[in-house]
Amino acid sequence: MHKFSTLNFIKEIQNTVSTFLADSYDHVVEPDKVIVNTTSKDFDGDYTVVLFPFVKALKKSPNELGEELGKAIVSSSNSLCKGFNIIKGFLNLELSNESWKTLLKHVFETKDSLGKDQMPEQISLVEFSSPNTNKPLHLGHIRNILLGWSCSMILKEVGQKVINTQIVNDRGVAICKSMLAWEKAGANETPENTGIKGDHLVGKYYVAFDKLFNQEYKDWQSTEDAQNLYVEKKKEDQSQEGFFKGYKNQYFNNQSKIGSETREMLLKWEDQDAAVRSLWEQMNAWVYDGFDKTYEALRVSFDKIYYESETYKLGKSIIEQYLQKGLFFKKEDGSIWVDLEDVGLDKKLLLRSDGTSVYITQDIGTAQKRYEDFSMDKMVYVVGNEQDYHFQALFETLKKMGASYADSLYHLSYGMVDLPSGKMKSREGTVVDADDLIAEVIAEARASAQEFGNLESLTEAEKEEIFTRIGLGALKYFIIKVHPKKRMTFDPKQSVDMQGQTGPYIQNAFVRVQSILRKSDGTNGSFAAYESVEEAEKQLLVLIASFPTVLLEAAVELDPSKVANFAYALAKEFHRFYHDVRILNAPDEARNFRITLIETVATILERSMRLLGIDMPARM
RNA sequence: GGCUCCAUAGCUCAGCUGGAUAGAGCAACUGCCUUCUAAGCAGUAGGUCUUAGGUUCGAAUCCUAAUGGAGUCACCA
Repeated sequence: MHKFSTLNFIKEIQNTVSTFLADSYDHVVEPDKVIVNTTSKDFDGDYTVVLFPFVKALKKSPNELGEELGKAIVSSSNSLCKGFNIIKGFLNLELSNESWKTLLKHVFETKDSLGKDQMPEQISLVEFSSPNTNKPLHLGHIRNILLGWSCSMILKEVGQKVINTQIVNDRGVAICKSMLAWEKAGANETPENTGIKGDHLVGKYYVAFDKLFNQEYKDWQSTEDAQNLYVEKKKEDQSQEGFFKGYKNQYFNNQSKIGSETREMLLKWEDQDAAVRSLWEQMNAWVYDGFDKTYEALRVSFDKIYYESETYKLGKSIIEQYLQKGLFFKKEDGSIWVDLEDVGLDKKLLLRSDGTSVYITQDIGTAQKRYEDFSMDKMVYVVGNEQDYHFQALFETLKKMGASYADSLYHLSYGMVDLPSGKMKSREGTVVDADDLIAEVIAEARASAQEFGNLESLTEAEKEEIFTRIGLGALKYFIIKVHPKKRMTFDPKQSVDMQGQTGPYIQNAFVRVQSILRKSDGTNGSFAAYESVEEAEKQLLVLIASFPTVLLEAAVELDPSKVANFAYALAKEFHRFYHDVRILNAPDEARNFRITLIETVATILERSMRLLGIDMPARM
């Protein structure tokens, strides 16, 4: 017979059931196929075994089988399980007072390490943020950054060696647009002489370029050439507006004056033209300075940054190399392609006819470079779901190339962020700027904290730190609680909300514990004689015991929202407990039990939130 | 049009490796601060889990189809 040897009750119950069925009925069920849930609150008990799957196979009544299983579990549990009841095919098990005390002792002693190192120590690269250098970071980047950071933290927690990385798209048409507009209309503006943050200044010229081009395009539309083209090429009933909207790219590439100036600049850049390179370096430096400030404000950091300007050539040479091997093919115009039709995709362009590189070109180079640098076991790309197809094509191309790391690549595809008014559109100025947003949530936290007035005794710097933690806590939690794959609506009003299922609500649970601990004078003795563990205390222990499982699931699925929802559930249970149960002035045994319990709760909450990139304040 | 993803309360989201009467928060309404921080707690109200079939002892969960929405199918990223 199987005997309970750990405090992982679910696992022990599963093992006991599996062993019992094998011994008594010669019926083989894998332990992890035995369904054990926490008992629903409408019934008596703590854990529940679902009997239906066995009832059918063994042709026994649920009550009969439940009776046998219940007895087997009680007798093999080393007094941890004291009784059971059977209702409609569910076997509800009731744990003994002793088991809760043993469990508390165990989770308290291991509270700092509970759930850690459950995965093999492998090297994972997590790529996130990966901005273009032509404009500042916005709300979309924030979701990306928070997801990437949190996945990185979670993987580290379960024992992986993680390297935070990004690929900065620092070259190409986009940055040339900003550069060109700055040359034309910049009046030598710099971050220093304007006081504008570097990335915002460059973004300003990106917008300026767009205006210049739109003006040029609009002027051209009324020329005879344009009108003739419209009449000649329009689809049936197509309005002039609709036609010219669709023609925009073609105009930019083939007719636009400012468009050809942009391409000229790009070619000069590739030819190492000194003036272009120097302007490029200067404007990128402004941008990086701005990005660094945003990352700092968000409290995230990177271990290794790759730049497209440094990897695109490697990509080109790899493609040339595999072209020679006959894996890729060249069209008459000189462009190079890979045929992915055998894996259900299309033909994909790898290199333009003029020899310049596209997105996938440098991606191939970057992947190779990363493998040379880190020999990673796993590579996670945090990139929005509008690029699903691109990553399929990239991964399939690398597989065709026989890259040894091709199977370890994973695209963490997340949904777009919408505003209540709909999609964010840069053209309509509805993009939510990252820096503005961060400042706003902190200001909101400051305003509420001042209303509460609990921080009077602190210095200004201490207060500011707390406002920042609360504001960022609200923002980050709001975004990360949603499953990554789902498209989400970002309501600015709700994001600064601090009541209910929010970051500050969870922080507040932690703060309440700290407040009690400060008043407890550190006195905390034995609770060996505590005889009546309360329902709320059991619930907290059940949740704490489930933390390792939640953590592992979050790591395997790369889903931080699991941790976020767990933290909320634990905080909610704590708030209820705090309200219902006296702690400091309870009888000694109860007081000791409860202080030990809430200290464990606080640690697990703090660890959970840290995995989401959220810091706990000691007061609020 | 092909392919991919999504659809749960008025709103924002959990639950989805099938299990008991589908859960939270926000918004609305009602209570609870001389007692460890009320950024809290308790309660009322709110649902044909988009629809139609199917598999199953059992379906929000799995399968098929339809509907609605999004993305993608660039010598953009």
